[in-house]
Amino acid sequence: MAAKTPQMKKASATPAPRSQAIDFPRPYTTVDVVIFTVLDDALEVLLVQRPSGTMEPCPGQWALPGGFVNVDLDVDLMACARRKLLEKTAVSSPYLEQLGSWGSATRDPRGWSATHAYFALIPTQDIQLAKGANAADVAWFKVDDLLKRPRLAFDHSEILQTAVERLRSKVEYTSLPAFLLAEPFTLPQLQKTYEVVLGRAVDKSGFRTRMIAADFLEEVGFVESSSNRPPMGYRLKDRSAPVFFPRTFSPRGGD
Amino acid sequence: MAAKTPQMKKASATPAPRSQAIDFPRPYTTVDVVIFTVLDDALEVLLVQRPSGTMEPCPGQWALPGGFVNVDLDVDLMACARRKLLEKTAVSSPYLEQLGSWGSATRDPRGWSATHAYFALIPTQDIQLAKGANAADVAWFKVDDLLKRPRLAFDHSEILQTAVERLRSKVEYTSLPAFLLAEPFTLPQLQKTYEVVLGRAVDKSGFRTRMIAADFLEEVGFVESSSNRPPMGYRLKDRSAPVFFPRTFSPRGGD
DNA sequence: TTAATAGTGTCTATGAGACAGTATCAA
DNA sequence: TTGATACTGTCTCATAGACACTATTAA
Repeated sequence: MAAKTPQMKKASATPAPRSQAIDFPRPYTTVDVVIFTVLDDALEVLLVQRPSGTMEPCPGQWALPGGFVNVDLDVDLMACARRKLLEKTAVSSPYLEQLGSWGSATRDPRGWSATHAYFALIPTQDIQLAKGANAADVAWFKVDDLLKRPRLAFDHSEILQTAVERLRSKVEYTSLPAFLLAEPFTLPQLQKTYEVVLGRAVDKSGFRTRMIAADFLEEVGFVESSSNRPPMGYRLKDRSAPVFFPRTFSPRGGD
Repeated sequence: MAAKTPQMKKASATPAPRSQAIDFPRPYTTVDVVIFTVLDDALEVLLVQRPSGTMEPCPGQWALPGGFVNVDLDVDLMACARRKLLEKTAVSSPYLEQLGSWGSATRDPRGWSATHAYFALIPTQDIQLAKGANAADVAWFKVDDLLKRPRLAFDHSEILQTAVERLRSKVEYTSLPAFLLAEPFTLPQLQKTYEVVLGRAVDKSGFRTRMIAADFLEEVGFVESSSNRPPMGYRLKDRSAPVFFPRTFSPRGGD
């Protein structure tokens, strides 16, 4: 384990031996998680309220859940993101994807910092909010509202915007929305989820053809419903990764 | 970015003030750049050889150009990547895109470290290698060879593989290869570049139609050539960003 | 029978792939 | 005229979008 080296020590005027290059001042390293779900026919994101009355920056403001990498607890960045998620939602194995990183001298008033942002998709059913040790409050917010009036702490509004763009973009050609539903789900439910995320209607017949052709769903028996024809229930054949629908620029026969 | 309570503080009975949370051990923060070009009809990547005979890890191995974020020189991560690129190639404004980040307790023997990886596309013509202060040597390598026998320092083979996948994937539906050519370039040259990156032939007629329809090229006069019909020269209308070709899942009329 | 939702059939326009053809230069 | 490369026209077929149709349940 890395010993606690003097982090803010400046490089000496004469070039130090290379083995001491690691004595440069180090930026803070954090991980933030953009946690999405679909609730009440709207895309929502989980935020935590920063504490008031302490020495911490952005008191009282809403922010993405996250925090410093703990070199003792976290074996890698993904594990750190998973820990943050678990602390806030008690969801242990959601869809989790790296979004990007944001680092600069000014994004955190405490000094040069870099955050590794992840985004997660969790089914509404699994939600069970837990107030973290350092979070005054935890709540779901409608993404559309947040995009209209960006008021998050630090550069989190920018991170959120990037996450939404990435999600909306990938939804066009992947099976990602399936990770927003608890299994078993029906094709109409899945279609509704696509429509909520995309913000527009989708043709039913084409949607069904496309989903079946992508061959990532498994029939799991009819689901009872009230007063109509019962729909087929499905689950994912492989929950570890989404499926990509065909792109352009490919030769006729093969892929 | 909610800070946790001081995890590394030894057994203090009363919780320390939150403002001391930043005294946690910090991971190293580095930036690495995957620099691509097309040379001799092959996709190549720039590598630097790590010094031998010092206390640094991976002596003598080839690695991606990169290094520690310098909190005094670099205003943000992108600026740091730009600096690394400039130090090695003297190219100042290439196409530069964030690739992702890799961080873990074990990827660097010196301790917990996180690197922010970028990838750059530069025209062959602009190449002018410069030996950096910390690089015993700098050279271009064929990507296909490196993917077959991954022997790079740290986890750089993994980063390279991700970069190549990202590049090949985006080439299918963007104008990225245009950033690998010096202006003015011709459509046959551009097509060749697409074919080199994709590793397969592309139909001429369809290619031309697609490029013209994307409306990102500007005619700049015929280019002289030897003993045949002179081709039209083009340059990019906007060098700041690539163009995306149409995707699927979109309604008839609009976009 | 009706209401409601699940699911299917079918027509058509678009557009990409394949490939044959024409254009323009130098020798 | 020939060879070489630049560029264009055209046929065809797969498919996505649009929308009307049938299926299956409960009341």
